Amino acid sequence: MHNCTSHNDCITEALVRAESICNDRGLRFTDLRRKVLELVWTSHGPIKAYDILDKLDARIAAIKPPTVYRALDFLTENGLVHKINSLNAFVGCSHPLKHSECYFLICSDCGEAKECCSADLVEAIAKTGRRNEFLPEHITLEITGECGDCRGLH
Amino acid sequence: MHNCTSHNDCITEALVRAESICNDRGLRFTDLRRKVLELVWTSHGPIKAYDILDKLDARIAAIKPPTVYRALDFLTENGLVHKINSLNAFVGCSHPLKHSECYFLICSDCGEAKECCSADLVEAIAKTGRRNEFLPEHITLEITGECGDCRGLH
DNA sequence: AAGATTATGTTATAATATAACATTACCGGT
DNA sequence: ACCGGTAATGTTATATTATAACATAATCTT
Ligand SMILES: [Zn+2]
Ligand SMILES: [Zn+2]
Ligand SMILES: [Zn+2]
Ligand SMILES: [Zn+2]
Repeated sequence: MHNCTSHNDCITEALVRAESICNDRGLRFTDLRRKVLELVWTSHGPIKAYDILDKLDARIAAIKPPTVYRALDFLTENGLVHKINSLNAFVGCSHPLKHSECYFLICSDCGEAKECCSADLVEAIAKTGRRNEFLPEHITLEITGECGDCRGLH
Repeated sequence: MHNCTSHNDCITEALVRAESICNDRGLRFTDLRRKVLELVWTSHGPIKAYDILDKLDARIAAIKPPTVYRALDFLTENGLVHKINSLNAFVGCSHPLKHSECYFLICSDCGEAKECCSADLVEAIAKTGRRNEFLPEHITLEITGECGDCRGLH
């Protein structure tokens, strides 16, 4: 489903990156936030808040929903995690720095949610905004369908 | 918030259109489905499932959630209603026939959800799909921000 | 150290959605 | 009109997702 060469490295890198971003911005990358982000990346695909809760519970015990949601809010607000509304799930942002707007290609077969950016899309959306005198603040673009792997293209 | 000249006409037209579409396709436009669609259009903006439930309750009594959700499923599957995932709300489709894909400009101020279509956007999304060997089936595009009216442009 | 601020813990509950099974309405063929 | 199949709705219960409200603890500022 995901084709990173070493998934452990992939998680570690995400955590290091997140820590450095938080430091740069004067944000507190607490233990809890780190653990939640780690779980999001460990899943390496959309993960649900209550699944994070269960996994945290196994490690810490007696974690309650608000704790998880608050950590997810923090991570989402700071661009380290995205919420996928059509799945009620969360996924780590693969490029939290050069981050204009992110889109997702979500395979209904294997569940992969591939994050992508496209200048064309950004421009088309901006144009739609201008044409409608609308000032965009946040964009949710989730494209479900079937990925190449699942259609046997390789 | 909405600028139709006569909101009653607007509702009536939507219902007539829906009935005719259902007839053409051999679908049953039952009383319940009609009432739910009517409530969706009466709100003329995103409305929540449980608000529909409350309003139906006042008219029929003892309506339960599955009843509403089933009607909404029917309407959504047949393109008469769209679900706006980022709001957990439903809105009537303004052009259920010439219906390729619909996008929403959602004003965080006044709550209006303006449906729009854009060839550029469709093409940009198709291109993103091709580039990623991804076969799109359903697109969720919800742009939140501020509409012209709320920014005092008129 | 005192006071302000931010983060987390805790309890309870709100809001959204579906599973599973019973009943009713509708449709087509006889 | 009757039968039998299918589709729609009713009903009960429960699952899933998310937040309000208030208490405590950790951290930062002065
Ligand atoms: Zn991203
Ligand atoms: Zn796939
Ligand atoms: Zn539409
Ligand atoms: Zn507005």
